[in-house]
Amino acid sequence: MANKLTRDRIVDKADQLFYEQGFEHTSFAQIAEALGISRGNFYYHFKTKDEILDAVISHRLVRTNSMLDNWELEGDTPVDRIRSFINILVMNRAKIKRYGCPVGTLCTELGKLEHPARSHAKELFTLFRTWLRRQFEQLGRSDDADELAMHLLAFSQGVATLSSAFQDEKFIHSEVKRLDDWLSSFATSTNNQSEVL
Amino acid sequence: MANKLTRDRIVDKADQLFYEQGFEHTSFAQIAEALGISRGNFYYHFKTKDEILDAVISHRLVRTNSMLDNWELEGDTPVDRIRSFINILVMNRAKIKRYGCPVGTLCTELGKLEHPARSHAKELFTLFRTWLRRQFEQLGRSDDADELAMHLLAFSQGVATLSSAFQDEKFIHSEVKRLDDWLSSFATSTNNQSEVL
DNA sequence: CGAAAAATAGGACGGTTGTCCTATGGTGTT
DNA sequence: AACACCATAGGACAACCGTCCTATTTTTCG
Repeated sequence: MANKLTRDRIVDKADQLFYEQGFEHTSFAQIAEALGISRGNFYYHFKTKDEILDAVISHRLVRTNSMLDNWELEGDTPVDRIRSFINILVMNRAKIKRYGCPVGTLCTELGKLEHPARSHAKELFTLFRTWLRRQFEQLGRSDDADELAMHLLAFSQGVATLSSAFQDEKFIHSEVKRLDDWLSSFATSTNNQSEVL
Repeated sequence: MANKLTRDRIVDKADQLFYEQGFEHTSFAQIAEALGISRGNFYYHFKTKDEILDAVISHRLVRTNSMLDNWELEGDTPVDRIRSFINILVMNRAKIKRYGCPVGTLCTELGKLEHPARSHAKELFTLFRTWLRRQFEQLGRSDDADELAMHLLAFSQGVATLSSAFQDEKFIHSEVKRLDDWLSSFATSTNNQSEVL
């Protein structure tokens, strides 16, 4: 079992290339060449391209899950934790500007391909959705927690898409600031201030 | 020149298939077959795939431009006109749920492919952006008209992405309602109410 | 009508794709 | 040392891709 390394390296590189170039536009040969391994070796670890995709998505799910768990341990208040989520946009702004959101663009592509792994990829969104909903619930917004979660998720997607289309990082900053202000209204007032866009 | 028809039919079908399946995943043969013409005939009208893409984008630009012009003639107030824009989401909800936003998904795909037509496709966004900005300026919001335009554009993108990922039309409706409420605040108060998300 | 031009058909090409097969190198166990 | 097994290499495969070429049909127009 000494070769767990190669398999992991394949998943990592595929993850990266699927993000940067898209799933369909990334070929077996390309991943193999980028890793310096042969396609034959590649086939030993993954029989089909869909298998790699599944592995990549599963890997992302695990990684995302642990990230969210950490935020839940670190953040003192729900508002702090939600701010961690928003901060993804700032932290990854360079990549988002070039390739958009990893989750959104993958789901969109798989949707157009009518790919079976589509629903698997959707779970990535569900992970964020559920986590955000829990934070809003802890803010005493049980009634519309899911709506707020989806709203925040949607807005993040839009910011990613547009900053990528316009090749604009500053737009990320200005919209994140807007979000931060919006979030602050949850911290001060315990229950109202919900009419905002 | 009697054959303008075939060329137009090619552009129409390519437009549709690029939207539904993505640019890369749509092949020459597929378009030809869908139209019942031969690939040879196809080649007579378009030498390369990129030529078709350019024609499709140009066609979309013309169509979008005239749509916006009409809205400017029909809508009584800037708020009415902006509402027309938001209504795209509702009108096209079935397709958006399945394939996402035509503009956003195309820009995202071309970006990942580093395709030269990327900036051409971006003009579609610019068209909406400029038009929306003008509406907000007419609302007396010259200072942040562009910011508001981008904000609205981003949010529409997010709604399209998520409704597609979750296969959820109801989400479109609820978020459009939210937007409508937000817009109403511009109609009543002439200048304030800008802190909203 | 007849010639020129436009439009269409259908196949050939080199390249790439995902997939699969077989052979070889390495590593550990008895 | 002998063997089994994991890992890797490298090539073969049919299918499809975008592109290109050459005939044939259809239309246009003097």
